[in-house]
Amino acid sequence: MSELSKTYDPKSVEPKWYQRWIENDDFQANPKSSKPPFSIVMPPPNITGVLTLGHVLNNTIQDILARRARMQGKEVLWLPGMDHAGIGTQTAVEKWLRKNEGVTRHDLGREKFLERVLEWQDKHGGIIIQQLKRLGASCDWSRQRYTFDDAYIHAVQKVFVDLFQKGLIYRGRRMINWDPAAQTALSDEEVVSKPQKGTLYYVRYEGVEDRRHSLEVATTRPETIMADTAVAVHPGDERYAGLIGKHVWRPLVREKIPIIADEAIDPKFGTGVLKVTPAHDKVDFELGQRHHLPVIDVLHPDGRINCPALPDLDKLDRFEARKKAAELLEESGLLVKTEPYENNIGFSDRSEAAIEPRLSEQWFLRYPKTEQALAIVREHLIRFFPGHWEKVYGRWLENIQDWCISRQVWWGHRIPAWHKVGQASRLPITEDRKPEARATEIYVGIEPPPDSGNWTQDPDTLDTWFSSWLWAYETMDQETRNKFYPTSALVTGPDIIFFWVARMIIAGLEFTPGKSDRIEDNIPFRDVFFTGLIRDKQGRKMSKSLGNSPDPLELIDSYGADGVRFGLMRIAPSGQDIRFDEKQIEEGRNFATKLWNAARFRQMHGPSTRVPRIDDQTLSIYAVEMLARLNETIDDVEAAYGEYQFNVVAQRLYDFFWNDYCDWFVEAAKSDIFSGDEAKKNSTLAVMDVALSAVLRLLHPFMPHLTEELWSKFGFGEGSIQFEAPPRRIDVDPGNNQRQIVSAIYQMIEAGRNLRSESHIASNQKAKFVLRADAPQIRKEQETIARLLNASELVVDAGFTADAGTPVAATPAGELLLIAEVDRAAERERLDKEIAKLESELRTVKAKLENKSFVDRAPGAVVEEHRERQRNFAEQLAKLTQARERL
RNA sequence: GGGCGGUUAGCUCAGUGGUAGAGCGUCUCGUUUACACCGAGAGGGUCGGGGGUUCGAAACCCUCACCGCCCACCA
Repeated sequence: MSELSKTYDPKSVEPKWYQRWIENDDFQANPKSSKPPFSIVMPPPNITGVLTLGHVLNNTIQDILARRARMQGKEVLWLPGMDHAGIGTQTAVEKWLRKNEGVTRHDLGREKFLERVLEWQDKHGGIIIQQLKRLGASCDWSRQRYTFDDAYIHAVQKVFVDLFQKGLIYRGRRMINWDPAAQTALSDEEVVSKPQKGTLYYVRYEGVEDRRHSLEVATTRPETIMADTAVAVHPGDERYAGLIGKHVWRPLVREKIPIIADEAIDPKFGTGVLKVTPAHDKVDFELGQRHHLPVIDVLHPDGRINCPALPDLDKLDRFEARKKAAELLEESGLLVKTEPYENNIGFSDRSEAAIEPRLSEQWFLRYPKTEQALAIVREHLIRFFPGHWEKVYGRWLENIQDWCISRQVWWGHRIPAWHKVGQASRLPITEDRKPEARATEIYVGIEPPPDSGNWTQDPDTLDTWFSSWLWAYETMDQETRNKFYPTSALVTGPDIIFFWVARMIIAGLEFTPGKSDRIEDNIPFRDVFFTGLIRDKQGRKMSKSLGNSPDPLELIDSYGADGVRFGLMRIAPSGQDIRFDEKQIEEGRNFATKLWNAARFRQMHGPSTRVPRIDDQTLSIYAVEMLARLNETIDDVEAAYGEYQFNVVAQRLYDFFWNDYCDWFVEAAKSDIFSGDEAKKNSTLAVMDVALSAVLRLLHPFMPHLTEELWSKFGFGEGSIQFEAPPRRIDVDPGNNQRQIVSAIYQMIEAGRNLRSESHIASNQKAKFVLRADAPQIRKEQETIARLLNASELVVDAGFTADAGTPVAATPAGELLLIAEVDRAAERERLDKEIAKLESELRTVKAKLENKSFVDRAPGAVVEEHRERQRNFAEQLAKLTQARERL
């Protein structure tokens, strides 16, 4: 074994091992292997993405699962890749072009622009993959996939054609969510609603048939008045009963519009009169359909007003037009009043622009297999961790709407549909909306229609998620699928439960990529673990604009990848948001150093054994105790993995190693190591080897580089730690009696240290301690206890008489006295405090035992525990009181 | 409007029926031959409020408050 340097240096250790693992192809998955499979597909980060703490969290968890599975002897596939991210990438490249070259995509034209995107992608894209390697991610990089690989594009288009032929995809003119900034349609899931402070305008619409019967309408959108084609009231609203069927004059662009009645109107809102604007509101559109109202569109796709009849408003941005419209109404005396109003407005998830409901011809998917998708999660064929996400998933599927899958962006999978040139591809508004009505003019197929007529391809692209939903299997060839599909687990954020998780489940059920038709062979994954969201210390979301998002690479530079991984995992409660604090990462680094130094200590005292064994006969009681706690740790860790509680695993290992192993066992073991007794020393060193070997293996999934480094230095096992089996329980049985003795000794040591501190004896000053008890078990351990107390000597003497004023503490092993010059007044005060505390505890226990119900009803063991506690307290109290009296 | 989380020490969080915990921060002591990225000790909490169940509640039930998410076409 080569010598360990004084401090652990992640910068020299981590890259070295990562490179070696790659060179050895340690992460490569072999579909021909006879080992049981374990597989994960990485949620593909956007090609434009850079590593964030969210990625670190997510991928560390996947790496932990992958590495643990390798140790368990499984054939592991962790499949990495990237997402072309249609709107996101297009926006990023457009921004870049505008900034660097001052051109827009329209200046370049579609073809040129796409060339530029590809250029940009090769130059700036995929940084995140290199960054993931710094983290130690054990992905099979030879299988890296991209949603824009040729084969993948083909698969996406094939799925489109297939679903079209099944009648599940159709084209239709409907109200969709329009993003005026990105100028594309969006799915419902891509719209987030946020409360907005605005104004409610009360506008008068004058009566046509009778001037006196004018109506007041409350609206938040006066700029769309020109598109009103009716006003509506509730049929039961007595205020307006006589007016239904009559007409009012529409303001701004004056025209006669009918007063209609519809159940959808809430008489309690505003004045109970709704202006009906079928082109610019979803509810109004449906109302318009029911009442056969015309549709007038007064908005350009970019959100500017399109109304040449009203030059004051025409071409104005919709928000400016709103103010202007209010002014115009005011001038004409039709604005009755305004009041501040807050309502929910939909915003684009991507561009953050306010969404316009817009009537537009788009492609839609009627989701298949929704019932089945619901059932397999409800019946736990797919398990969610934490389980409460099942409800969120269920509610979405129960209220599922058709999916608008076409996008008017250029960067994306081109829709495999063809239009006959010369025929209008956009139909007039009044045309029947049923899809089959236009089946004749459109051809759907990956290749253009064979008749070589004037066909042009549909200009639209597909929603990015329409490609991601195939990720779980389109990334694998048939042989790989046979071995690794369905995947074992999916690790992702709950924010994409609808976007991705649910749709992948549906895709698996619909396209049955598995090796048989059985449902359990076709679901995309068995377990889904939802991570929390990382927030800053104040609980705010991490965001670029707030500047509160630390750069993970800087963290890795400062604390090492293993330190970052461990620190983050220790504070990541399952399923809850995580408050990030760099201090926690520092603790991870500190833990790595602690492990390093404990290993150094072991290494200083001689070579380790390849396969360490312990000798039952020579074990110290401290060793047995430590091994017993190691066994408990192994069990707890096993259980926590079963529930995906990574923070519990990390915390358990941290506690065991730092407290049980380092603070207690190693300190106690120094007696044996420095005793000069070779047999004792070797026995203790063997115990250390057993424990360290186990700890390294337990920690390896969390801290792969450091554990590999130490494993190789110690020479445990044949080769890499990566393929070593996790430790099993060690065969020791301390028995209750021995554990009690160790516990008594440890408590006695704590009491002694406390005495020393309270009596102001410096920690480096040797002091004499006396245990006033007849305790042969303790007498045997005198030397070790003295070491842990930093005592000049420890005397065990039941008949010891001390001077009045000698500091004394009651311990389970007996009275412990500190022999030193002391301040009697201070000692009196200390004893009074301790006595008061004991008395109060005794009172509590006594009261409980005097409660007949407790004694009768509580479990026997609990009652017995209380009795023993009472005896102990009483005994200790008597001794302390005696000592106090002597003072 | 509906649903789901959360509220425990100054901070970040464990703790699902039996003496309230950890780390960090604070204060005191310490460089005692693994580790100052360390060791030892101390202080610090009416477990968000109020009811209830129970011999016993931080935990189970009800209710309220506050914080955070998600869903929903009230203009």
